[in-house]
Amino acid sequence: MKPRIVTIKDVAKRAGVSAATVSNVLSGDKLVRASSREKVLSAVSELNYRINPAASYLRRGRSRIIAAVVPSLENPFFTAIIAVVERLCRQDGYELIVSSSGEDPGVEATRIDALLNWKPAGFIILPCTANLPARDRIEAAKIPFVIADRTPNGPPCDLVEIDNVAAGAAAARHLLLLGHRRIAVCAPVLEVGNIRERIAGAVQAVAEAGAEPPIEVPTGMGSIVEPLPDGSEQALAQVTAVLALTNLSTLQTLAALTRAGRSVPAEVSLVGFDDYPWMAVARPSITAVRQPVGAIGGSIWSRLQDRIGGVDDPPLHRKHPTELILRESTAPLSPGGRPGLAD
Amino acid sequence: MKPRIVTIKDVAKRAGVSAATVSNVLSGDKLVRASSREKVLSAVSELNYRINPAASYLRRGRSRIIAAVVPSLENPFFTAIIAVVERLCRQDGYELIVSSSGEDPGVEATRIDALLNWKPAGFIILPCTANLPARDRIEAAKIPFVIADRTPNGPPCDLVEIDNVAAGAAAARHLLLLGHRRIAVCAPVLEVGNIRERIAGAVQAVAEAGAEPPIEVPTGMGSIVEPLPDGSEQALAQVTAVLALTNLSTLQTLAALTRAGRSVPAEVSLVGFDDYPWMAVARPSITAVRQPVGAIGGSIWSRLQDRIGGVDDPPLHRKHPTELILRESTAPLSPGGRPGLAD
DNA sequence: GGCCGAATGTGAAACGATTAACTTAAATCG
DNA sequence: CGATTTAAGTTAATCGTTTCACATTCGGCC
Repeated sequence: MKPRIVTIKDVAKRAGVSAATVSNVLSGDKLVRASSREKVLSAVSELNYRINPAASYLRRGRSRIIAAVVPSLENPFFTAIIAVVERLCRQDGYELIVSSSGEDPGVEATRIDALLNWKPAGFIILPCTANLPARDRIEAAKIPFVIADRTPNGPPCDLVEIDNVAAGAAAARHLLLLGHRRIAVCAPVLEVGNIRERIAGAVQAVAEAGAEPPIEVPTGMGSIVEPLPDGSEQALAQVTAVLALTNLSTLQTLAALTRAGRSVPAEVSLVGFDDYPWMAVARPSITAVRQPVGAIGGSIWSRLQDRIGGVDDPPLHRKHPTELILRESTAPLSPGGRPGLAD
Repeated sequence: MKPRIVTIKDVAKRAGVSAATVSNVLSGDKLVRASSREKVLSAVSELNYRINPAASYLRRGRSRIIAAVVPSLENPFFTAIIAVVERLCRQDGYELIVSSSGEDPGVEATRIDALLNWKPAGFIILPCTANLPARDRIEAAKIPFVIADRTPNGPPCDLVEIDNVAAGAAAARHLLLLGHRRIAVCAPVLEVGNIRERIAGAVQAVAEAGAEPPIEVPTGMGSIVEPLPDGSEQALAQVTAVLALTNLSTLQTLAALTRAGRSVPAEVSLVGFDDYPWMAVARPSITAVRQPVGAIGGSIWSRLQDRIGGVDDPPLHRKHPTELILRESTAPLSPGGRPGLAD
């Protein structure tokens, strides 16, 4: 009647050994005579036995789950990383539980707490702010974790991100080389660690070129149809080039420029952040800073694996280089600096 | 030394009752005197007790996990649905495990098998083909499931999708109304249930208008920089309007048209599928069929909840209406049918 | 007073896998 | 050859929660 579950004892009976031996075969901990191993393995496949992960975890005290917490599942940058990591940890026999914090530190903490109950083998966290209040609880539970994309406060920990300073500098240098001197840098929120670094890179590059420092323009977390926050639209009106520092602000800036009737790249050059397919097909196609998502995901997983395996060296801070993809949205400063606003 | 875990017994001791009573308070199954309940609850919060989900599942035989399997985490349509569902099931105290099949039916089956070990409370599956080989195993395990986006073979089951026929028809009608008569419909792979329906809708609308049937153009699963499969580029060259039936093919078509030097909408009108922010800011902005992601996610969860709650009525087939967002990429057929190819 | 039925609780046996401690059988060595 | 080590298995306890089958208490009622 009820679909009786196949347990390790059924396998043991069928193979003519004890449950302990089956467990040893499956986990590979203790050595088992080849003949018994074979009997066990064939019993496993005949009965189509599948280990009960909950029982296993209950006894072992640690599960084969990887818990990931991301700020949002609607941001393709995050989901791209998750996609990579999911593939990797599946290959190594782990399940990935993904949770999103909705960019809310409170939710983030709650989520991490909930996931802690599962005693995951490891945590992957893309924090939504520099403040990671649940950090001490993860550390107290002695669960390995790797942080990515944003640097949390507190003592150093394993961290995977891009080289933000270099990314900002490279993009700025590209614009400077094209002759631009009045440059805006924009991001939804400017008071975020990685954004500050990208800005710092741009500031440095601009300073080296002897140009005036870039204007910092917040674009808010709003949807692209909403106007930018106070003063931001006006700020954008004063520059000949814009460096968008996140994928959201790339869209927001593009929308704002369109609304203002300023043509790209004739009147304003635009460098976007993150490289998505649409940027290649848009007219004009968008010059952009590409984050190496595959490499980032790879680093996250390999580091987490090391930690799970007991590696105990000092925290590693991995900075991946970015790549500037040149396309049509950036062009040499047109003579006269700022052409008429009329189309 | 070791961070001793707080168990139900600790709570019981502190509250001066038995573990069974604590369990009853927490699960709400049996009634408990108000005074004991309070003692238990305050003990719970004082000790910061968190139930061990694995032990709970082991005993109950079913977990509070929802398993979701999607074809890809790189497709924003899927992740958008996942984002909605994740929020909803979290609200109801479930954890979501997301797995992607990489558009591979074999992987899909393996994934479902692996997730079955967790005895999830429910399954949400966006199948990668009409063939869902693991279906019988889910049914055998008597785990409620809801399918979305694509219809699987076999007897009817709970299904949430959009009204594909109406979506195709509405988009086609829009193009017909603009005067277009030679229309292409394209999708990465044409032999997929929902795509066939979208095409059917378009075919029907075209027939009603007395125009020649649309050309069916496969765009392949390739990246947007690759040329389209054999013959597809040529097919596109013969029409004045294109109806892209997935978000990938929207990008592929746009890229192909750009490569061919055909301007949108002057020479070709384009209707895209799925509505993403970039479509609003692209030049020209893209007319597109919007799938109501929020509503789809809502339906999935509410149906799954019903099933988990034991509702046992006949399978429900929910078809959500789509919305055609009019933008710049579609324009009246220019006189002369097909203007010169030069820009 | 004795008995009954609610109303509340409790003890202890599961759930399925792992593992410490132990048994046996075989191999090794002086 | 006997003592001792080693290999290969087994038994039984354990993880934390739920739940079945029983207590216990209390009011009420004949």
